[in-house]
Amino acid sequence: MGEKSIQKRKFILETARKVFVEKGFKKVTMKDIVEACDISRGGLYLYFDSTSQIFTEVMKLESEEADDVFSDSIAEDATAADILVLFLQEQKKELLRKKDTLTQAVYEFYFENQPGKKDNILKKQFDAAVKIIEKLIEAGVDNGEFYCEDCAGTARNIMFVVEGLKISAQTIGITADTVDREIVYILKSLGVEI
Amino acid sequence: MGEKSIQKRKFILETARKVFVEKGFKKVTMKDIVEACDISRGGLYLYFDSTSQIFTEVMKLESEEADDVFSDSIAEDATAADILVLFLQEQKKELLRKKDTLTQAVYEFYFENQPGKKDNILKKQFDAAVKIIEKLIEAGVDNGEFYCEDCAGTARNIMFVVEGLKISAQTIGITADTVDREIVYILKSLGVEI
Amino acid sequence: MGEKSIQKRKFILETARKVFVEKGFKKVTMKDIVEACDISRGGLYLYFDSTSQIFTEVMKLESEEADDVFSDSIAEDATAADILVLFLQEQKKELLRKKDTLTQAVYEFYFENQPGKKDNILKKQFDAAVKIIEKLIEAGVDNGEFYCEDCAGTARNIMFVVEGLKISAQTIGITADTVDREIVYILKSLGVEI
Amino acid sequence: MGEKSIQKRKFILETARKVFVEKGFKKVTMKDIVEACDISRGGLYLYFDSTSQIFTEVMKLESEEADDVFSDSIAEDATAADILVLFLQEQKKELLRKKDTLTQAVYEFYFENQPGKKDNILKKQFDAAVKIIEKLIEAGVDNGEFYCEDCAGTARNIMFVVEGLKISAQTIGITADTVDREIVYILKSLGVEI
DNA sequence: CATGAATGAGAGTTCATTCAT
DNA sequence: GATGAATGAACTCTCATTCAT
Repeated sequence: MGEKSIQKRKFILETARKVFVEKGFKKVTMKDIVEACDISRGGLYLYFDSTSQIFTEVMKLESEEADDVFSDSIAEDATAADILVLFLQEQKKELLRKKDTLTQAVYEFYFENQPGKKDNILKKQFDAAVKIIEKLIEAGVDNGEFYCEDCAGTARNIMFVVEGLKISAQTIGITADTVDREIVYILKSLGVEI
Repeated sequence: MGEKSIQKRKFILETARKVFVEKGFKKVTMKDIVEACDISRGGLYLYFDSTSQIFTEVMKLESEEADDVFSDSIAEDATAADILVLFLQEQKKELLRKKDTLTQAVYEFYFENQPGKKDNILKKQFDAAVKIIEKLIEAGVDNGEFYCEDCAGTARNIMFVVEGLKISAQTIGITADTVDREIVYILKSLGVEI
Repeated sequence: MGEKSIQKRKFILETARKVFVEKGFKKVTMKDIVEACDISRGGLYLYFDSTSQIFTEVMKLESEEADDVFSDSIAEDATAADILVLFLQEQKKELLRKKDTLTQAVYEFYFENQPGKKDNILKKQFDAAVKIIEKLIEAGVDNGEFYCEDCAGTARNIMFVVEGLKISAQTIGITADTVDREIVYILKSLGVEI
Repeated sequence: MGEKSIQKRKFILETARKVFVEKGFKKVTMKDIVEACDISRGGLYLYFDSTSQIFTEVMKLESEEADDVFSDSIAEDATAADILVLFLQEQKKELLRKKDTLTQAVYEFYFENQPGKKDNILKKQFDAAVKIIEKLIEAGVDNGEFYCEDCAGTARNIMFVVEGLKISAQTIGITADTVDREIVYILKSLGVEI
């Protein structure tokens, strides 16, 4: 596969991403992607075999980029609390955008695709996030910002709240206020007064 | 609509429920339901117009019955903590069953159907659950079982954790242990030592 | 399936037969049959799942009818030689028609479908024909019409010649003369002078 | 066309042959051949326009080589009967191999390609074989090995039996025994006792 | 009320064939 | 000569939905 093909491959994934953002996962057909990319039916099949394959690749790209974005926005002299708040604000922004996210598509995808936990990207991301938050809290506890008996437990709990907020945003709908209240609740439980 | 019709309607809904449990929402076709009910294609259309309509009705039935079940299992002399634990255990049982629940179908349904928050059953259920838990916590605080500064906030937080666990069960998969740890975490935050 | 359905089923098979006669087996698509029958795409699928299934059923019908036709044309006072000649003439007629026969389609079908010899209709027909010819020859030997040392062997040999003529008609092309010469050759080998 | 081109042409034909042996004629696509040869799609079109053309050339090669093989295996002092048996054994070997032969592909090809009998290779081969067998029988008659009234007729008959066995091998399936019985039958009819 | 045959739009997929490089 | 990306037609199969009975 030449350089050009790689470009086109990437173009397809980026275009497909928009389609998934707009329609979720299940409703998207190969035809939808073909039309969005303005290529021929057969052309798409040269690169990908199914919407599942395309979606998996889109997710890979997504997670690579996501890491970068987050690391980039951490200031040099940020405190643990700063970083935690930044992380939660990031989540908030994403879940409130709602109609500009892959979230729904990701959920739909995993509803029907749960290949043994081994290559479940979502699980990896979740576990990785828990680990990062745990480290963060530990650091915060060390320098007296946070108070916390069970850092691992708290980290996990925070992530389940985040997940709860995310799915709620997609189903029952939530407001910025609701998210803020949860953020405050979390910080308070860490002994941070605002 | 005669008595017989009402019976048939109910029969269809109960049978359709099984189909939704098994296949989620989106994948279910009118044909699936027709076949599961062993009625004629046209026959189904006499009662319902679409899978969405059927699913909405199934959810209504579901929520009515759910309330009953929960109230029934509360002992006369139960303490607030008992009831809260009972509620959480109930949730745990449901989310671990996973392949015997409407959960996934419900999520899928709301992914594409969010009629103004007015008649969003899911939201009503969520809000109702928050209210109940709030009352429960208040009662517990009153009789010294719980310690809690912001009962409403805690109730909301608990429900978001529950939602987080539910969606995680459907996507990344979780174990009984994970749920137990969250339950313990919640109780601890209410000052209950186990 | 009601009476009407049975009629339609039969209608489809008869129409499909014409298509197979014209195009062989492999080249025929469900679409071809749909168009020949002037029914809808989905309509055909109500009755049959694939061209293979349709073809199998066409062959069944065919073999039922074939038996009848042959028995009908045997005169009361026919001699063994008469009947043998009649049989061979029947084959000749069929193989010379060529473009009005299922022969080619049958061959194509068996090229890719050889389910264990159990339900190989073609084999059954072949074996049955051998048996009949054997009986015929034995009868002829008994009444002095034929001379033959190994009736079973001769019967088998005749059928292989018939098969050879049939496939040759489809591939290299043969004339009436060629067939006649073979018929004479067969009769001579049975001691019949013409 | 340079030397290199000629080599490549030959390479394609030899590779394509394997594909035809494996899949017959109709099922083979240009894509199949491209992949088997591991050349580019466009590349194949530089040499050949269609599977039909390729197949025709494959058959030409085949028939040239076949002649050589047969002549080579005839011993210096072989009798007419020896040679005839050798020929029939050769046919037997080929038709029992079945899944290692072009037979099926050849039949399929002629089912849809019968360019005026002029350049029908199959017919030429058939006629040539008849001639050879005829000469052979005549030779055998001359030196007293065979008894035969109509050498040409017998030769033709033998070839039709061979054709019958070949097509039967592809459709109803036959055993080595069946072929042996036919060989014995043929020899007996020539007055050869075994 | 109930049936189930019938329709036709639309999704997935594969290939022969072309053409810019 | 050779490549392989690209196209678009053609085929299979499935359903929501209608309608005569």
